[in-house]
This record gives sequence, C-alpha cells and structure tokens, in this order.
Amino acid sequence: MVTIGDVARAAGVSRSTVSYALSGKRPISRETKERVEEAVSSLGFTVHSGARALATSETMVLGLLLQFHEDEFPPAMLQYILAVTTAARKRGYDILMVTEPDGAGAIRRVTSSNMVDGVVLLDVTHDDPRVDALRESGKPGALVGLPMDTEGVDIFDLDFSGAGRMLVDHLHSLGHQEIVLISPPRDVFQRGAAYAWRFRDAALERAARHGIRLHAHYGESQEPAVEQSLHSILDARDQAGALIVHNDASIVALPSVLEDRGVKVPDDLSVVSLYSRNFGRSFRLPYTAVETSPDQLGQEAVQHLIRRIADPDNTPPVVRFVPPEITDRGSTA
Amino acid sequence: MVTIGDVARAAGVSRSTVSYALSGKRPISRETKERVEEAVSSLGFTVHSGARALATSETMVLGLLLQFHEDEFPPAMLQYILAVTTAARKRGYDILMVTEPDGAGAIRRVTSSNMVDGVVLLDVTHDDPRVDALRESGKPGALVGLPMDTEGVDIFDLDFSGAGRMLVDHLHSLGHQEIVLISPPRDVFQRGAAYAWRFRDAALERAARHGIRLHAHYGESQEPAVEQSLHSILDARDQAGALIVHNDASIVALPSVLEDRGVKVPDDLSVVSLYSRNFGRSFRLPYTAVETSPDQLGQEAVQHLIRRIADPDNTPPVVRFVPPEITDRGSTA
DNA sequence: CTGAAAGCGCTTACAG
DNA sequence: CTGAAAGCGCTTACAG
Repeated sequence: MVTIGDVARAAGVSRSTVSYALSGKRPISRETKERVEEAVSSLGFTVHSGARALATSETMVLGLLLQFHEDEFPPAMLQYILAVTTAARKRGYDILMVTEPDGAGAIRRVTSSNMVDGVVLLDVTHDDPRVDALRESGKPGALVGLPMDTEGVDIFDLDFSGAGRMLVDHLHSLGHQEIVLISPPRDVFQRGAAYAWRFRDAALERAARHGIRLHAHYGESQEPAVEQSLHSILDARDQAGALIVHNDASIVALPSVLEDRGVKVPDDLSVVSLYSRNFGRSFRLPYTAVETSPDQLGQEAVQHLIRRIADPDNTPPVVRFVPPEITDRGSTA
Repeated sequence: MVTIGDVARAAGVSRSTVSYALSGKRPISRETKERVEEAVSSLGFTVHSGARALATSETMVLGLLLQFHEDEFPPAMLQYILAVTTAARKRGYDILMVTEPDGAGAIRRVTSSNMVDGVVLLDVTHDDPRVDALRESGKPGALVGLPMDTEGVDIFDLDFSGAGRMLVDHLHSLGHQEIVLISPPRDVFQRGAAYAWRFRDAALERAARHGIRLHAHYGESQEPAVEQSLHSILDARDQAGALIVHNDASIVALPSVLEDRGVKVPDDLSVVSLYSRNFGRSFRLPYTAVETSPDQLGQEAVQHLIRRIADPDNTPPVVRFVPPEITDRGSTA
C-alpha cells in the first residue's frame, strides 16, 4: 500500500508537511501544497483509517444499533436505517450496523474497542438495558425512543402523545362519538416501547375529555394473525364510526380487510393512522395520517450526535419531540 | 482508556505475553494465563480495534454495499441486509453499511482506506461499475447478482433461469396455454439487473417449447402506478388463465387488485411468484412461489468471503446459483 | 515458556 | 512556512 511516507518522498517534503497539507491544519505554501496534491493523486494515496484512528482517537464511524423484533413490521425500520446512514455520510461518517440480540453487550463491544465515535440507538424502550451500557461507555449517543431515565442522553422521537391527541381531536371535530384504536401488539407494550402507550394513553385521555368512547385493542404483527385480529376487532366494534390504527402491519393489511368486509372509507368508516409518506407510497395507503418523519428524526439525531462528539461538554442535552403533522388524504368524514 | 500495558503491569508480565495469552498464538503457562485473564477482567480491557488493525492489517469489518433504487421495493432488500449482518457477526465480523449513490467510489473509499477486509455487493448489475472498482481494489468481494464479467469475483445468486423454467413447467403441467408474466419495471432491465431478463428469457423460451403463449409485461415499483399497471395488464390479457409475477411491489399489491376485480385464485386465475417465506408472511401472500432464499444466499456469500479473506489465493472462485425450490400454496389449478 | 524491541501508518506538539 | 521526532496501542518476529 502507499503510505504518507511515499507521498512525502515523491513530493520532496516531510511526512508532517504532507499531513498538514492534507488536513489544512497549518498554513502550507502554495507550491508545496500543489506538489503534495500531485503526489497524492498520482500515487493514489488514501489515509489508512486505522492508523488515523489510533493517532487521533477518532474513527469517523457511528454505530447504528437496532434489532428486528418478531413484533415489529420490518419495512418500517428500514426508513430509519436509511435516514441515519444518509445523514451520517453527508457529514463524513460511516455507519457500523449492529443488529445482534444482546444490544447492551454490543454497545460495550463497539465502544470499548473504539470502533465508533458514538452510537444511534433505534427503538429504545422504557427500561432499555442499552441505555445504561451507553452511559457507562462514556461515548456520545442519540436515542430514538424514550427511556425512563433520560439523564445524560439525547433523545429524538415523534411526539406520540401529541399525535394521539391530534387524531382524536380530528375525529371529534367531525362528530365521531365512538372510535376504535388498534395499538401495537401486546408484546410491544410489554417490551416497554413507550411510543405504544404514549400514543394510546393520550388518545384515551383526550377522548374522555371529549366524551368520546374510545375502545383500545392490541393489533398483531405477523400474518395471518394481523388480518384475523382486524376482522375480529371490527366484528366486535361494528357500531364505531372511526378507526385509529397505530400499528404498521395492521395499516398495511387494512385496505384488503375493509374491501373484504365491503366497508367503504370514509362513507362507512373514517380511518386515520400514523406512517411516513414513503411508507404510505410503498403500500398505497390512502389514509389521513400523522407523518412519522423518519428522515427528519434520523437527520436530527445524527446531526446532534456529531455535534456532541465534537464537543461533548458544551452541547446541551436534548429531548426532542417532533411535533405531529397531519396529512389529510380524505379518509375521514 | 485501559491498554495492554496496564494489563501487563497488573499481571506482572510483558505486553507480548498478554497479547499471546489473549490470542492463544503461543503456549502460555496456566498460571500466567490466569493472572492475565484476571487483570483483563478486573481492568475491563478491550483491544483497541484501530491499533490491532494497524498491526495486523485486518479490521474484522466487512463492507455491505447497497443502494436504494426508486425502481425497487425497499422491504425486499431488508432481508439480505439482515442475512449478511447476522452471518458476519456469527463469524466475528462487523458490517459497515455503505449506501451512497456512487457505489464504485464508495468501494474505492472503504477499501483504499483499509476500513474493511472485504465487501459484499448487493444487487449487482450486468455492467456494474462497482465490480471493476472491486477488482482494482485487490480486496476480496462477494457479489449478489450476476455481472457480465465474472473473472476474479465470487458470485451468489438464485438460479433465476431455472426459476423461470420451473414456474412455466408447473403451469404447463396444469394445462395452462396462455400465461401473463409481470416482470420488474423497465428501469430495472435498463439498469442491467440480469435477474430480470434471466428469469424472463428462460420463461419465454420454456413457454415456446411447450407451445404456450407467454405475454411478458413490465410491472411498476411505486404506488399508485403498481396497481394501475396491474389493472391495465389484466384488462388487456383477460383471456389468460395464469399469472407469473416476478416483481415485489406487484405481488404485494396483487391480492387487493384481484379482490377489486372479483377474480378468485385459483378458480379464475392461477398465480405463481418468487419471494421468500418471510416476505410472504409480512404481506400475507397466499401464492405458490419459488423461494428466493435471502438467508441462504447471504450466509453463503459471507462464509465464502471470509474464507477468501483468510486465504485469497487458494480459495477457488465460485459462481453459485441456488437451485429454485417451489413452495406450493395452492394458488394454481 | 517469556521478554525486549521493532514496526504498522498516521498526527501533532516541539523547534526552528 | 517546514522538519524531526514522539506517540497512539497493538502484534509478532527475534532471542533466550
């Protein structure tokens, strides 16, 4: 391989001059700089990332920690992966993708071996063991999802409580008095994914205030249970005029379930949900929904994480809840 | 941070002894080894990955190169990502996920900076510029997808030609004489994704041999075009008794399109496709299909790549086409 | 069975 | 504006 020494020799300067010419960290004369650049490109020099990491204690790599749970709909997670990766690369960082089941162990592994400068945790739960592991690691981290103890970590999430209130208000303003809510699967609640109950509890509370009957049910995540559960919930609640679906697998399955049942939206039933624009496009979902903004969330998380890496102490901790925005697709009446 | 020197001091031995005790690359006395291990765990020592990479020229990281094209259905790619990541971790490797648009440049970047020991290329096309970049890099690579020039690279893919023949044979054995094929979008062909024409051409050839009329159409990848194209193709070909869908977005949209049209499977129409078990489960696809085996493909690619990293010269080049297997879900008659 | 030392390829004070 | 040298934390011949 070609090293900085080769470049120095070819350009007739010292290795330190090459390093400075490349980094711009001290002034270099115009002609020296040109000679260095010529040598670099003619030799095809690239800095050895391990050597640089050893010298600077910076890897320019971010860890992305995620898990594929049985109770989650895989396509939904992809949007966050892509958002984080793109945002990182735009700022010169690469992404180490870590998916092993033992997330806390994985954090210890990649931080203590100095493989990454910081980590992004996806799908953080209420008592997520990864959060303690992160704190102990001393590396900066950005969380997507809300843990019980937010001390010393940066948090980025949709305002699920606000989203729940917003959708209930929307249906209330149209005069609905009886609403069915399809939540994430029971396992998601038990796992401690706060987004599930933040949304549900806010919706319930808001409905109560409006005097609306809101029936909350758990949805499913795997077919054929998804469709079956939708049918049985709709069977049991056929007097309700509106449906709130906070469940990715269920919203994807809903169009064909409703078609099966001969239910017309919004004439027979008003439907609202939460999903991103791209998600809705992949599956042709025609429902009025709160935009979940994975791109924005991923970008803000990465941006803040990088700022904290650069200046761990003077960066204020942030708990950022992206305000919900509703996209009206005409599925309510 | 705690270094190997700290461990050596605590254990009362030299740094080299610590290194050897940890790696097992030379015999260490039982008691020395125990003292080292005790020091390691009490101090919480982990090898600095950059330092090790610098000393050994091995990073224990694999690059995973992929792009999200407009003309592809995102959820399908996720299965390969997960398969590769899991297989790599099982063998002690981490995954650097590289998604930038300039794939060839990305390969140059991560290989020449020695960030990875090898790369996996997903979705390789006929004249994929990444393949040349890979060859020039001198690093081992495993490709998923078939390039024009297979010299010096290892290839792992489904036998799409065999899959095309198998599905046509299956329909032929049931007496079908007129079949519609929905291929990937035109853009996928133009991009040079060989799997698209390998499947189609083999199906056409096989159909011709059987004296079957096979009408090949391009499908779409984005809603609402997907559904519209399905409707217009089915309108134009309403005399056909069987449908082969080689298009992820289309097969996901098919159930509701057929329901819309009042078409019963398999009574009115036989349907066959290609997708993985998990993919089918996510979307409740009830169709007889060739299993695309992303898990197996990912695992074989990683396994072979790691073998080649260990011994670049004595590892024979491989072009591996996983034989198609049909899963009968009763959607044909 | 163990140690002292060279070397991997960088960056960055220190010195001029 | 530039150079010589130390140092980052490992691994591995070399030597005993």
